[in-house]
Amino acid sequence: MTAAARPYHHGNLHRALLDEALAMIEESGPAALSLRALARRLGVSHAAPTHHFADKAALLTAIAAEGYAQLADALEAAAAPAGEATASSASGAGAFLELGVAYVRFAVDHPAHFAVMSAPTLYHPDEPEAAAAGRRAARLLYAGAGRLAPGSPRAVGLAGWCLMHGLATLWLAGNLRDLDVPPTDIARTIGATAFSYT
Amino acid sequence: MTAAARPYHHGNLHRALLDEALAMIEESGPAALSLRALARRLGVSHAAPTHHFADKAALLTAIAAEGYAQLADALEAAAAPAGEATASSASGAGAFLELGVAYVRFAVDHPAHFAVMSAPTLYHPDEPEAAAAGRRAARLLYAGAGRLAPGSPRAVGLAGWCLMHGLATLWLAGNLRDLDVPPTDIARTIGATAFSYT
DNA sequence: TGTACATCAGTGAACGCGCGTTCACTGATGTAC
DNA sequence: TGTACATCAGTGAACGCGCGTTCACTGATGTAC
Repeated sequence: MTAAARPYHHGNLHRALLDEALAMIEESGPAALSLRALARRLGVSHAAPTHHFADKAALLTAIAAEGYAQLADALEAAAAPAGEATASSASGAGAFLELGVAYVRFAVDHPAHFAVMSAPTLYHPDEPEAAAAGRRAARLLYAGAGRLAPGSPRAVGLAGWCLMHGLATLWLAGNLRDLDVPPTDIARTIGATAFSYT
Repeated sequence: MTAAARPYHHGNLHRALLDEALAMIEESGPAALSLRALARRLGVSHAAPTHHFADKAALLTAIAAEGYAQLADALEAAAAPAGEATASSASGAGAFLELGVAYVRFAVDHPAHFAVMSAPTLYHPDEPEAAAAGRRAARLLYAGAGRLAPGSPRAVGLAGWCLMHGLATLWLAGNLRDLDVPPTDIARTIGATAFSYT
């Protein structure tokens, strides 16, 4: 328990930089992130991060790529739940609603990832890995819309995206705090309200 | 045309500060706004703005208040058009859709106001004037929802708000650029798609 | 098993910059008499 | 109509701070032989 001499090498600075950056973004948003403050919080010299990320945009790009991958995973899991046979949400409408709920849950549970993903001017959205993960998430969304409304998957997919993105954004900005209802419950309510053609 | 000696007093620095700040926010977002850069762009000493706004939060609060007032005006105009008798949108659904279209049009036409309004951590949302304007806008929105669905004005109002807020946010972030359709047209499409119970 | 050496990860000092804030000041305006 | 004076709006120098970037360096690791 005595303060052991801090080892020269950090061990896993790459991952630590990402995690601490996420914590800082959660506190003050992606625009306010400073690499020097990040290094300070990790107890590392301020020049150390450049060995892992060339600059702030590179770090945020890694976070965005990770976020899109996690979002796509979450949508995938919502679209094809493990106990599929027992699930009552086999209908197109029910499945599409679950996609929306998963989207909102991801945003609320990973606000820093979501904030970075929503600010494409701060990173490099065309970086291959980030772009591919984003496309995968979009594909899952529109596939769900296609199962609900085979005739107009694009309009329905876009409407669903806007609806849930708006909810997530308003919630995270604190605009819905006085509702005192968990955001995933709100997602079910407004999802059922808007897409009530059974 | 010869450079006249610049007068000591600016004339209307208060308004000029707001307008130039809006232009800068449109370029780089509210978080990146610097009072020194603002003064520089107006050709005024960097200490001059403090005579009009105590600090950055005060300036952004004024912008948010102005934005909410303009949004409320736009919603009011959409709810009660001048040539009411001739308008075909007398039905509750049509009128509610027009509210949504007005919301999106405001966001697209006043991106800087909208960006500030959406970032309540950067200003003082409880400042009386800003808060009152915000309440007026909310009242107009829920009144429109009540005319469409008297039984569930809150759920319908919230769903409409999320839908149009999501569209505006995604559009402004550049996520819908490849659609190549004016955002107000998208608003009509997804509004009709989501709220298709005639 | 042992040694030499290349490579990688992190240090700490230095740089120039833009920021917000403070302060004593000065020029312009408007009002009281 | 004219003067005195309070008030307001803007100046410019100074401060201390945190930032990103660069650089020569050093400690640790892993691999070739």
